[in-house]
Amino acid sequence: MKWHELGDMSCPVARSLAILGDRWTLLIIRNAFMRTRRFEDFQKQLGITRHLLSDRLSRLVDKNVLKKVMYQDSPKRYEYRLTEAGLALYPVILVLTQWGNTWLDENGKHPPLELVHKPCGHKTDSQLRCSECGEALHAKDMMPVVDTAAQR
Amino acid sequence: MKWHELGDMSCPVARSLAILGDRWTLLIIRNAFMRTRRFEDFQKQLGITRHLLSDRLSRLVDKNVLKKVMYQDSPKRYEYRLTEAGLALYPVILVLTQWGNTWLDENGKHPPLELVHKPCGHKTDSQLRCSECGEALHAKDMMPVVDTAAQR
DNA sequence: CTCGTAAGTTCCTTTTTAGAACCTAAGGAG
DNA sequence: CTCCTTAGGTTCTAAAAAGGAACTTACGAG
Repeated sequence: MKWHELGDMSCPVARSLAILGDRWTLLIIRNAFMRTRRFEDFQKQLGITRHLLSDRLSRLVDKNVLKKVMYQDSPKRYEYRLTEAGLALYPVILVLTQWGNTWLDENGKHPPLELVHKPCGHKTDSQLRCSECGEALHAKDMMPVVDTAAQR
Repeated sequence: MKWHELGDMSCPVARSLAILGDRWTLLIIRNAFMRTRRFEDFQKQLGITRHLLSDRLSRLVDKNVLKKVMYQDSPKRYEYRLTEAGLALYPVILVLTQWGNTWLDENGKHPPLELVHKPCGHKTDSQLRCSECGEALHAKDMMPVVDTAAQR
């Protein structure tokens, strides 16, 4: 199977990965959440080649994850900002942060990146909870159902 | 920057993506959560080339996300199962599912994949909540802190 | 006129991936 | 015994993607 064919699969994970599933895209989005907006800044911070950065940013704009916003008229300059769909990726960044903190520090050489939840002032470990009953969600408790009735 | 160098970065997202950030790895893990365990089954279900599947499975075993378990003695046959670290990736799969359902159905042609939370019996939209105060987490409320004191 | 800046684009090399064929070890049918 | 099947890979070649460095364009400052 070729990669671009994944975007049409019925599995939402496959569709998500058709956009996000490469070496750089989620790092670009991580930096976007840290308020990086300009081509040069992404390039310097990530060490990505200019070629690839250009390609990935274009794709993210095309897929409505980022939008180009003009910030200077002459010469015209644009910066990249997260759209609503892009902002909705925050949980992805957060769960990857927590997984990396928890499981990828074999030598204990990386200080954990803690996240303070400003409204309550505490260091937080995010938890995925059921929107209906509020309990923490675990793989074994979940049953997938294809909701054909909801298809428009 | 070369890809393998990412594994040593202090950012936990970069370390996570050094393992998970390619076209196939998270799809392999998605299928592992759907109880796929054998080489042939992964290959048929994903349409991945055998070469790449072999490479990715080896890497996941090496990184302690999957483990090889012998299920037949003669000839020796092994299957791949999620380790504790692998099971801890469920939130990643879940948030990618929800993002794909919500944002990647431009033509309304994909029926959403609903998830029923068996303990409460309802279709659920998972929410990320603060472990300390229980409120839903949003990017703008989070402040990263490098906890050097916790470094061993 | 030259320098600097932002946002790319071009060119060439190296690395990965795709796709198909081949290998190995054991078990069973004829 | 010989042939076929199964599971789990490995090998080969061609195509695609990524890396790295230099070049472009459009302006403004000195």
